[in-house]
Amino acid sequence: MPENIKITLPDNSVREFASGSTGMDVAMSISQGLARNALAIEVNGETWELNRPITTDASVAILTWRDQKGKEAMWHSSAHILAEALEDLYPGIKLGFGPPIKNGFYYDIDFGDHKFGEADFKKVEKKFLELAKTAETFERKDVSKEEAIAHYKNIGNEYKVELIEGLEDGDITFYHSGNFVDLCKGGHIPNSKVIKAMKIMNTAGAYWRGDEKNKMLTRIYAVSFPKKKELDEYLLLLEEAKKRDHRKIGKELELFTFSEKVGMGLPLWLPRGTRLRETLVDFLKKVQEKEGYQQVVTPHIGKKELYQTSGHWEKYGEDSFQPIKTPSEGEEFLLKPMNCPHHCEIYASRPRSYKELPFRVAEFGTVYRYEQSGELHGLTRVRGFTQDDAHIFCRPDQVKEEFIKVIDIVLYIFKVLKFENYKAQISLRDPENPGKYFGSPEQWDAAEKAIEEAADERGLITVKELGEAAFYGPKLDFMVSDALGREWQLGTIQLDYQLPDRFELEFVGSDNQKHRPVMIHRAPFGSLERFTAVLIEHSAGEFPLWLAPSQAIILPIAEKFNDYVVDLQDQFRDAGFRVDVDLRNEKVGKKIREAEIGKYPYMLIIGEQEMANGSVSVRKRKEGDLGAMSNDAFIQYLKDEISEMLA
RNA sequence: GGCUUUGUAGUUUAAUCGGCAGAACGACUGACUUGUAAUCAGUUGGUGAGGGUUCAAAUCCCUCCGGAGCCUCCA
Repeated sequence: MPENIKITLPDNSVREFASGSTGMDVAMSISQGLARNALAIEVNGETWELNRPITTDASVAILTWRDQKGKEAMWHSSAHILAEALEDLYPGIKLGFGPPIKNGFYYDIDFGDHKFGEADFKKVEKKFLELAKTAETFERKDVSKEEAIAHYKNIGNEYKVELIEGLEDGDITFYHSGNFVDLCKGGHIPNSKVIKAMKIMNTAGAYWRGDEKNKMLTRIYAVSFPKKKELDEYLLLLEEAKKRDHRKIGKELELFTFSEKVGMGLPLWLPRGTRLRETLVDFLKKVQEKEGYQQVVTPHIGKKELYQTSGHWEKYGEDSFQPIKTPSEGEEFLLKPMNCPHHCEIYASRPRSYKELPFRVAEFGTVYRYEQSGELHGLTRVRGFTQDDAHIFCRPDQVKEEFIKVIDIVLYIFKVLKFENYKAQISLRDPENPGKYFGSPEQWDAAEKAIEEAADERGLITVKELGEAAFYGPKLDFMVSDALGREWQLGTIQLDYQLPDRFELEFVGSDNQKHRPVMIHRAPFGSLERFTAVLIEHSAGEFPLWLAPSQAIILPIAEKFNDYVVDLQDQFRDAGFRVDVDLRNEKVGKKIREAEIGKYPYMLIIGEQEMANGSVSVRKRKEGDLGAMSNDAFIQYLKDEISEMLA
């Protein structure tokens, strides 16, 4: 007599089922429609096939194409079919990993001597769809470790053997679909025929198990969909996203450029980009002044000994730009890869009293880091960049309060710029690799706890990532995605008990004894380069009025108004606005078109009338003609709009 | 750094099998003197660099220098 099991649904209602009931049974009991659309079932957080018997009480959720996990079930199954197609077309290949990802799936393959490239895509896609159409089901089968290893030794796949060796006996399952067998822990759709469209997106080299020392396999990235139309829509979406690429817009709007002669990863900020950047700098400086920061300036190089003291030389010396030498004395200097050691020496320049802490030193500090050539990426990953850096030296009892104040600055910036989808990440040490870090476990515990408390206090929803800490301390990082969904770390707040030690920093306490300060490293933008890149992708180059490199452009309708228009430009400049003029001998329609493409927030059309009454005909970006207003009224209009944005 | 892929004028791009590098926009010159998303005409300018194969190379091969995607890395 089978016992009944209690199944908890997502709305927290509980239903009883006979033990051994399946996901399909659960779906059917809810509705026919749901059963028809069901792809898989989530059982206690794991994705299961709909035909897998459930024998214990469980919390479940039926997964459809509308759930990310439902998509992943389909993509996971698609990875199997892709592998089957590949084995069919290229006998003798060896399979590695083949998981679903955020947007599709991939399979890592050792193709032996065959060079798998774009020429192969069509053939594989065709085979894939043929196989999918045959309505393959995914059958789960328990295998012993011994059997599993024997199977893969037999077909000569050392990768899977290696994977299985790391698994527990009794915990190993194979999935059969059609003529294909794969080591797999499951999470499949019931039937391959629901997959109606598949496209191979690209290939890439990927080290086996992500280790640089291992062999490089060919990773095939692909997506699949239940409808052909959805694939088309997805491809369209990707194309739209590519239009927001900061590298494209940066070129179009003449914000920045790179030069092969100057060197890769070394951005050159053009005049318009520089205006944007300096506006950001001024904005943050104002915020920081209010918060009690003091600006400093330090040189771009420092003696090698400085970095030996800080520990950076030991950690990164080999993989950084190598020291430059003085010609006569042979002294060695490093291009500064960070500003903290310089700021430590500013702190140490005279004795400090507890009364002057927190001491907050800020610098828009340009640093140079050797990044592997393959890592460089537009403005988001470069070899020379400017951090909106500051270091807060404070008493241990001030840490939490100071940390929270920095969080508030980051959140204010995100609010003003409408970065709503950021992720707050607490970056902790890697417990399996303690040798990577300086300092005692006790200090690390304290630091990690302080960050968690500060984040809690501000109600931040955080994710914790092990192994992402800096070598000197844990961090709170703010991640924002670019147009294509790649996450970039922008703001960072880091807690550090190590550098004050290494630089022997001190303050005199109220007890007249010497104490060691704590250091907070923080950069709300992260770097101006990366921040600008993400800002461009978020705004598609349509910067808010206060930030726009040029806030308005004046368009005379004929050359005879040019002199007047230049005077008018001066008037607006005197009022504090960045205003361009278009004095070309072109029709106003063309000037408007190009100003729209140039993403000017406002266009001011000037002709006989406007010159006569001291007015401007205002046209707003993307909205069109706003009608005429007096010059003064327009200035006030701009001021009002800006103060509303920064409120 | 690695794998794959890619490099045509300032920009976007065309060139069937290896067979005269062609256009648009821009820039320059001139005409027109303009009222809310492209006025007309002319001129200018190019195969990333170097080597090889070939009667002939943008096209095939090699080296180097860039770009893109991913892997690794990221103080």
